[in-house]
Amino acid sequence: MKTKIENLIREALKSLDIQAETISLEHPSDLKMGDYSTNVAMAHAKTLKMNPKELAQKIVDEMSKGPFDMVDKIEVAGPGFINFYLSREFFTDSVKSILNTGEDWGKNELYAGKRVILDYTDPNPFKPFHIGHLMTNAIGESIARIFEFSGAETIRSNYQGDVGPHVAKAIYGIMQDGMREGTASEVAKYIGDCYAKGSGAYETSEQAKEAINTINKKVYDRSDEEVNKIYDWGRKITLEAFEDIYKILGTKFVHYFFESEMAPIGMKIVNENTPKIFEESEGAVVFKGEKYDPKLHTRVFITSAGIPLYETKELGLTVTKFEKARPDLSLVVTAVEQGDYMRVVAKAISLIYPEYGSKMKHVTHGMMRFASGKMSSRKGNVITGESMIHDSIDTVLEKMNDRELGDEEKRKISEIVGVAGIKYSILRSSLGSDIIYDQEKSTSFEGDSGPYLQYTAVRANSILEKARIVNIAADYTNAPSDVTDLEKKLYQFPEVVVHAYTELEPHHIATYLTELASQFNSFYANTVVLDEASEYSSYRVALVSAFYQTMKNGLYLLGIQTPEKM
RNA sequence: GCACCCGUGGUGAAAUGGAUAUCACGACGGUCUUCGGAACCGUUAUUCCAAGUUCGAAUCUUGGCGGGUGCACCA
Repeated sequence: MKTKIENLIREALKSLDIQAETISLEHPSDLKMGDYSTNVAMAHAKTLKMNPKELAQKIVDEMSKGPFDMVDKIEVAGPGFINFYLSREFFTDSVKSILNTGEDWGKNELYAGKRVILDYTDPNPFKPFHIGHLMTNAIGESIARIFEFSGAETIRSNYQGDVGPHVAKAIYGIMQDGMREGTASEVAKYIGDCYAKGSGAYETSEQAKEAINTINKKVYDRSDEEVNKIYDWGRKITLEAFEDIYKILGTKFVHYFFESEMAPIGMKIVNENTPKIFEESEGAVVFKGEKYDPKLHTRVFITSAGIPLYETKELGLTVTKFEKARPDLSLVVTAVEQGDYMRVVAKAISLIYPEYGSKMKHVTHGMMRFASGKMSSRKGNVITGESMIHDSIDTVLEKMNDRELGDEEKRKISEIVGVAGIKYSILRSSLGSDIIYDQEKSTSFEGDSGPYLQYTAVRANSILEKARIVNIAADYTNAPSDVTDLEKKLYQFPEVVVHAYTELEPHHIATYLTELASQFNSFYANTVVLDEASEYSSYRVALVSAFYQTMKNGLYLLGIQTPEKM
């Protein structure tokens, strides 16, 4: 429809002898001002030395000459906008096409035939899954799904630090208190505590520091049986605990990369390109970014002791990803604090591999903070990503107490709803800004929350179920002449997906869904859908069904499941 | 000090250079419980400062102010 109107405008301009490169066509913020609006008259009024309103009227007159369907009226408004009001036929048609495309409703072909590898989450074995990982995961998963909706083949990958000082600190802690049994989650939590303990000892005791450094070396060369035993055990069980979390969150990774594997690959590349790209300085091997771009800086790749740093491993990782997946785009999602250093690494990579340079993209996001005075979890501990998920689920479970559902059903639903609360809180904001997480609000379920969207979908689903029972089938042949605001919102979904895709900003979808839900709830409050006396019941069932499908697809793009009941 | 990100009602957010800046929470007032009230309707209040570009600026440019993050052997 959009291109149709654009062509209409273009032809009118042509016959008026006006040159227009691009035509801006948008949805007015207020539904009363039409469904589409263009500013071409204002944009060209000056060069033509005409009053914008008069020019707009001329364009409208020109367009009114030819026949066009699906448009009820075209009007000049405000300072010279031209507003298009679409016809009932158009909206009925869009409901029809939503029902026909189903799960594919909202998809586009902008990245069809191409492959993208997305790297996100990146937690470290032996350390807790913290809230930053949760945030990166929610964003990465949503972006992956947005790419899927744009036709891309997506490959999800996860990069994890299984060697380095943090591992040695955890092992040191475990050596004090011993290995323990329990579920993966329980043991991972214990190992996290051991890490904190080792980390503290490293700062306060020279003796401990030395012991940890020794363990660090032993982890690399696997020369000590006790260390090996603890390492293998701890690595395995913490990774298992992560898998449990991914399952709850709804992410499935195809590739897992580990720092231990990337280090030698990166080392080789750095050595091969020294002194051409890297150079020695104070005993270390560095890359002087400022030589190529004043906004970059110098970074150490290999320490004076010969140990590869994160930069080198990242280099190995990037090259490995390109060789393994042959992607058209390699996207990495992390918090902003990695921004500057990634730019330096990316520069080094593009000097060595010019063909990769244009195919790398780094998406950064802000930090998660807490509403004041709520820094600890329900049980009074430091909040980890995992405890946040479980707190949220527990809160939902309590709220579902009076529902007439089985215990197992309640448990499943509260998991879906609890996760939705967190994900929505993260994805409603634009990526650049920090987010304030407030558990009360994210599970309060009233307006502007994930559970609110789910609840709205559930209400719609409930009508659809009743419709089946009373035997009113969806049908769009007989629609009431008045077009509801809900319908005016529904057809815009694919455009919202495109917008989110072009900007790589999931919040556009979150914002749209909240507006859509609000329109549906108003419709719900004002209209009896299953009214056997009304000739429009069948159409309204179709409309509810179209809404349900749109909400479901939209929530999917945010990585949120739609429960059938709640 | 330099670089990057950010600054919108009391609070949290939205707004491809467009119309009266939108949504939610809160507060206040209402619907009275029909297909799920975890809902709906109404009232309330906002673009950090200054200059510039433009027919038109929350948005672009410059200069301030405020916050976050990063800048040599952590990841």
